[in-house]
Amino acid sequence: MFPGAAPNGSRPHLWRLCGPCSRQQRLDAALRIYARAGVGDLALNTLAEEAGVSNGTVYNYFRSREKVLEAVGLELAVQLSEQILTVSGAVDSGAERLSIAVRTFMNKARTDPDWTRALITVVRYAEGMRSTLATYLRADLQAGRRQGDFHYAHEEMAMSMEISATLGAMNLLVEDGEVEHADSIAAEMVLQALGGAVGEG
Amino acid sequence: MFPGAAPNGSRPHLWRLCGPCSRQQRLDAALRIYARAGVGDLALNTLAEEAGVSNGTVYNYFRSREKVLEAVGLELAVQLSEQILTVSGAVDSGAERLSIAVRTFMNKARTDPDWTRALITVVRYAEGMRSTLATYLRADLQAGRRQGDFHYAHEEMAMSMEISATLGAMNLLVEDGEVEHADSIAAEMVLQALGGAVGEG
Amino acid sequence: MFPGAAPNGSRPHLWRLCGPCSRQQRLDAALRIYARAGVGDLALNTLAEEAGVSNGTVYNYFRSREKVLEAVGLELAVQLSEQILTVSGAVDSGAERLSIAVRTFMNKARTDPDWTRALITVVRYAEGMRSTLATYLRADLQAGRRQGDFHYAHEEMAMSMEISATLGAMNLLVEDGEVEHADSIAAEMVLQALGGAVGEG
Amino acid sequence: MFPGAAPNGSRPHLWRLCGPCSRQQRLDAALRIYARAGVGDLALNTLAEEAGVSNGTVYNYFRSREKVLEAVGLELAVQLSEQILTVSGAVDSGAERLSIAVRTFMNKARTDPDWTRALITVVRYAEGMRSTLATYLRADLQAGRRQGDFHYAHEEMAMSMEISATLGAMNLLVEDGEVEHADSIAAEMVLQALGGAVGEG
DNA sequence: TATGAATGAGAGTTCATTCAT
DNA sequence: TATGAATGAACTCTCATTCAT
Repeated sequence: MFPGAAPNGSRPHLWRLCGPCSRQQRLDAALRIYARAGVGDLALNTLAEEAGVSNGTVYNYFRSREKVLEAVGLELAVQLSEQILTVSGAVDSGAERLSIAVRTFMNKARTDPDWTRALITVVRYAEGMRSTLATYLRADLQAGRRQGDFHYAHEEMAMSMEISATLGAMNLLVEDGEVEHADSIAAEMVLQALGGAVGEG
Repeated sequence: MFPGAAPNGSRPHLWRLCGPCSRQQRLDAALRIYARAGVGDLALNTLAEEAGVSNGTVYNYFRSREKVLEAVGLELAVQLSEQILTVSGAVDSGAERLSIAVRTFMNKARTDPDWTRALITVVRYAEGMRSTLATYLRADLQAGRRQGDFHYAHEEMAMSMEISATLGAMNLLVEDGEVEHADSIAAEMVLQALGGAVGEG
Repeated sequence: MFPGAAPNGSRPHLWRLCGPCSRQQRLDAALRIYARAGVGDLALNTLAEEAGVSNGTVYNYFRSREKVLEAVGLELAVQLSEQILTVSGAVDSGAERLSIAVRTFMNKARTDPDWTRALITVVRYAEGMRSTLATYLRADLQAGRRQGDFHYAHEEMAMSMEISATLGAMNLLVEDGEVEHADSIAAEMVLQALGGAVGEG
Repeated sequence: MFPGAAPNGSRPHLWRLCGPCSRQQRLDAALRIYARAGVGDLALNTLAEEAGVSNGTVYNYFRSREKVLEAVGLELAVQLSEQILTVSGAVDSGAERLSIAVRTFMNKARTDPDWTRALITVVRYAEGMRSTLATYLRADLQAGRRQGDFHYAHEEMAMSMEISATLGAMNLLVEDGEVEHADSIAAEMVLQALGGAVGEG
C-alpha cells in the first residue's frame, strides 16, 4: 500500500487534511467534505459525517471550528492553485496568466457548482483565505505591470477588487445558471479593470 | 423591572422600520440597529438591544428573524439610493452617474465603517438585496452603453461584477484601513472594466 | 335598544361574560369565543380577538388567564344546564332526568363539535368546572337513589365516573365521527353503571 | 462545570427509553422522568432534569418534544400492561379480567399518585395512548361478551367510556384523597355499565 | 488514536401580563 | 373604560466542544 492511503479500504480519514501526506491526497478529503454539503451548512457534525469520521475525531486535529474552516479553505486554495499552475505555469505574460486564472475559475464554477459554493462560503467565513488567493494574484499583477500591460494605481485595491469581481461572477454562474462565454467575458472585464488590453489567452 | 413597563423617557420605536412614517425617521432606526453591532452578529437579542427594545418587541413587528433582516436590508438600500440620487440626480451621463455612485459608496466606507459593515453583512445574508442594488445600477449601465461609453458583453455579469468589486473595495477600506484616493481609484477600475474611459466626474 | 345590547352595532363585548346582563346574552360571547378557536389554542390574544376586544381589555375584567378560563367554563356550564333544564325540568324521576341530560350532551356533541371541544378543553384546564357539572348531577343521583333506581356505593365516585364517561363518549363522537344512536347507548351505559334499569326517557 | 463533562458516578442513561435493553430497565427511567414532575409540567427542561440529564441530551434520542412524550406514554403503557398481566394472566373470564384490571389501576392510583398523575397527563397530551390502553381492554370486552357477561351495544363507545370512567375514578382518588374500597366500587360500576353482573374477582 | 454520549450556552420564538395613553 | 405597544421569562431546539472509553 502506498504511504498515506486509507488504512482499511473505504474509510476516508480527516487526517488527510493535516497529516504528512502528499498534496494530491489532501484534495480528496477537502473536496468530499464540502462537495455535497449545502452552502451555509457548516455544522461540524455534518462536516464530520461527510468526512467519514466521528465528530469527536475532528477535535484531535483542529482546536476549534474556526481552525477546521481555515484548513478546508487552505485546501481549496491549494487545489485551485494547482489547477491554475498546470495551465499557466509556462506562460510568462502576467496579463495572460491572470486571464487564464480567471477563466479557469469560471469554468470550475460552471462544471462544479458544489466546489464553487464551498469556495464562496469559506471565503466569506474565513476572511484569511483572501490572502491565500491574493498570493497567487499578486505575482501576476506585478508581472503584468512590469510588462506594461497593467496600469493600476493601488495594488491592494486592485487585488481586492479583482478577487471580489471574479467571485461575484462565479456566484452569478452558480446561482442564476448558465451564461454563454462567461469565462471570456469575466476575464475581459477583469483585465480591462486593470487598464490592460483584452487578453487573447 | 416588571413586565410590560416601558421606560417613559426615551421611548424607542421600532416601528420606524415599518410604519407609515417619514423616510427620514426610518433612517435613524435602521442605522442605530446595526451601527454598533459587530459584523456577523445578527442575533436578534443583540439586534433588539441595539434598537433599544426588548427581544419580544421585535416580534410585534416582524414575523421572523428573516423578515427583520429583509427590512433592515431594504432600509439600508433606501438610504444609499437617496445619497446617490442627491448627488447624481441631475447628471445625464450613465458613466458619470456610475462613477459618482461608486465614489459615494467609497466615501461612505471611509467615513462610516459601521454602516458599511452592516451593508456588507446584510448583502451576504439576504441575497435579495443584490437585486435592490442592481436596480439602481442597471439604469446607469444601459445609459452608459447607449451613450457609447460602455461596451460590456453581458449585462447581468457586468452588474454582478461591478457590485462585487465595489463591495470588495469597500471591505478593504473598512478592514485594512485608509487608502489614499480610494474613491477615485475604485471608480476608475469599475469604469475601465466596462470598457469605458476614465470618469472625470 | 333593549338593555344589554352591544352599544355600537357589531362590536361584541367581553363584559357580557361578567357584567350585569341577562343570561341569554352571555351565551353569545362565550360561544363565539371558543366556537372557531381550535382546541388547545387558548392564547389570550386569540381569545381576545375572537371576543372582539383588545388583549389589554381582558385584564380589566379578569385578573389572570386562569380566571378567564374559569369564566368561560362557567358560561359553558350555564348554557348546558339551561339546555338540560328546558327538557327535564318537569321530570320527577332522577334516573330519567339523568338520562335526558346525558342524551342532551351527546346530541350537542354530534351537532356542535366546536362547542364540545371547547367544553372538553375547559374541563381539562379548569378542574374547577367539574364541580359545576357535579352540582347538576348530584341532585339527579340523589333523587334516583331515593326513588330506588340507583344503588351506587359512593356518591363522589359515582359523579366523577359518570362525568368522565360522558365526556369520553362525547370526545369519541367528536374525534372519531358519527356513531348510530350514540346518545341512547351512552345514556344506557351510564344508568347501568349506577345499578339502574335502562332509561326509557 | 465545563461542557461535555458527565458526572462519572451515577451515569444516567436516557437510552433506557429507546435502546435495545431489557424491559425492566426501561421501567426505571420512564418512572423517574415523571415521578416527581408536577402534572402538566411537561417542559423538556424539567423533564431532562428529572431524568438526570442535560436538556440537550434529550435531543440525542428524540427528534422533538412530541416524540419524547410519545415514548414516555408508551413506556407507561408497557408498565401497566405488565402489572395487569401479572395478575390476570391466568384468568379466562373477560369480566373478571376487566375487574382485575380496573382494581389494579385503582390500587396504583392509591399507592402511587405520581405515577397516576403522569399517566393522566400523558393520556391528555398524547391522545394516541388511548389506543394503547384500548388494545388491552378490547380483548377483555370481547371475551366477556362471548361468555355472556357483557351486553354492550357499541364496542368503541364502550371502550372509550370505560377508559374515561376509570381514569376519572383514578383522578378523584389522586386529587381528592382516600376513598374506602375505591377499587371495588370502581370495578363494580364499570362492569355494571357493560350490563354485567358484579365481578367477584 | 478514534469514538460518540453528554454537555450547556445561546438561538429563535411565544405569550401572559402591565401600563401610558 | 378600552387600548395595544412593550415586556421578559420560559420554552423548544441547535451545535461547538469535552472526555471517559
